[in-house]
Amino acid sequence: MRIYNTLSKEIEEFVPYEDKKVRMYTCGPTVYNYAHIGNLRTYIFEDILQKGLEYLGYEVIRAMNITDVGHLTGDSDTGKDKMVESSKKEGKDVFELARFYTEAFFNDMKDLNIKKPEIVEKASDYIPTYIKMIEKLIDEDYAYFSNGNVYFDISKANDYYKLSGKNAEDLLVGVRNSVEEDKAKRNPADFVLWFTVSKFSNHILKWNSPWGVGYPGWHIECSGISYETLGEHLDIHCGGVDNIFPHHTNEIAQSEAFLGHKWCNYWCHGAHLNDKSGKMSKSKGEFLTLSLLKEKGYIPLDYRYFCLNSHYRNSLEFSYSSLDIAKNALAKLRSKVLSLKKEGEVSLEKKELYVEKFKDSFSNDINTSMMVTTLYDVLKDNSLNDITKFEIIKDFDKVLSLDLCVSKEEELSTDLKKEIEEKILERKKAKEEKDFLLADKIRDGLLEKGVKLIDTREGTTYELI
RNA sequence: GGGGCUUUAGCCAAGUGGUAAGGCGUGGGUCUGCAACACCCUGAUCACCGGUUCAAAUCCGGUAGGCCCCUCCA
Repeated sequence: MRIYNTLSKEIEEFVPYEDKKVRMYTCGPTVYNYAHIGNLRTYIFEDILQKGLEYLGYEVIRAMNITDVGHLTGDSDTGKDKMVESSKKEGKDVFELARFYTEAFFNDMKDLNIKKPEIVEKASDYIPTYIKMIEKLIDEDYAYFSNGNVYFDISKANDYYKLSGKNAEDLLVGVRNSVEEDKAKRNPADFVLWFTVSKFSNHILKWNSPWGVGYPGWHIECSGISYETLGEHLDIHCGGVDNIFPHHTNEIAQSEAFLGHKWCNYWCHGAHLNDKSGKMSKSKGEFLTLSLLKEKGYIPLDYRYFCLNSHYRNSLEFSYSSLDIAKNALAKLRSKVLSLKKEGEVSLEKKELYVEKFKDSFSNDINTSMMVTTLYDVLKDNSLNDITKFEIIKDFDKVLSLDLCVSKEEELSTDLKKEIEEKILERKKAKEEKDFLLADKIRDGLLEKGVKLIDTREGTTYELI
């Protein structure tokens, strides 16, 4: 397995700390609104990564945080806590709001066939952990208390800029001028571990701490949750590219300072989904959610397929016409797979050949596009019988998770099945009597109910749409 | 100002030095009462200019376009 590591900027051979066991941490959502489909692209990538590793024989434990506290908002650094702001607007209790959007998030995950991480933890449940970590960081002089807040001193960190490839001078020149300078900091780039004083008055979510009543800084939650749930050594940490700096940079600094040794070996970042004008965001343009796509007649897996056709490290431009292509292709693919006849013997030898190719594609920095192509190769291979093809594809679908082998027809009630079959017989008779008007009427009638008839040489079958 | 990514057929997109995967669409054909489905056939000198090499979409340099990050962001 080879994968691109942001830390080294190279594709590296993946070797976990513990043979065949992978500890993976993926930054989760801030639950103050629905996730947009750009957010979801990253989770799809992480899902493929997890399942692919499992397909290769690794045992993967994946942890994810739910950020229900502490994020700051506003383009000009003058906003309020997003959760609080959003709850005021919607007149809900903060935690109720978090619960609501957390549920919405996991519904999206489920719709997209994304496996729920083994460990899911709320940021607000780990306050004692953050406090414990911060105390140690202060004790060891990595952090300092100043003017009411606790800051991390980046000059004490070992190679602070190694993940982001930046350097202090460049950052200083170009920082956004809208960011207010915090006089309490030793270095301009120091970041806050614990707030008791901030620009944000009326902050509802506060906890007691040795430094006074306040709330944790933005970055400590992932370090804390990862440490408590996965231990001192992490194999893979994922997120969107925008997290490289400062979020992941700061996580590395504080975690390694706290642990006293190297923490995570592989940092993997998913590129963004863009629209025509560039980056997609919650605050700009059409707010594209999965439910919106559903309303427009797409199924969530259309979007998953759309994502799988590109590479996770390349930005992908979203458009409805591209999604239409994906939708069409997936429907065709599924109906091809479902029409395979499940009779005879599976040729294990030939299966192994394609499984190897599939694994190679995954192992080559998660080349999902090639994985899908391998699937088409299987379908086209005339030397394979149907059952072998079906079994191979079923196997691939453990990773791709496109429900390729799930027949909607099988879920139909027997009554409905009988009804459809009767209609088909009726239509057959009509056709034989050259009563095409009646035949078409039956066909259209069924179509309105979502049943599409398919005439083949062997007779008429149907498909649910 | 600094850092990084990207440019392959109508569209999406793979390609990890040896003469361009795949998907969708288009056009033509087979099948069909018609239609849909299915099946067969159908397309590119890889932004541009130089260089390295027996050989470059692939490596190096430059030009042009697009995008992202630089303390809200997946």
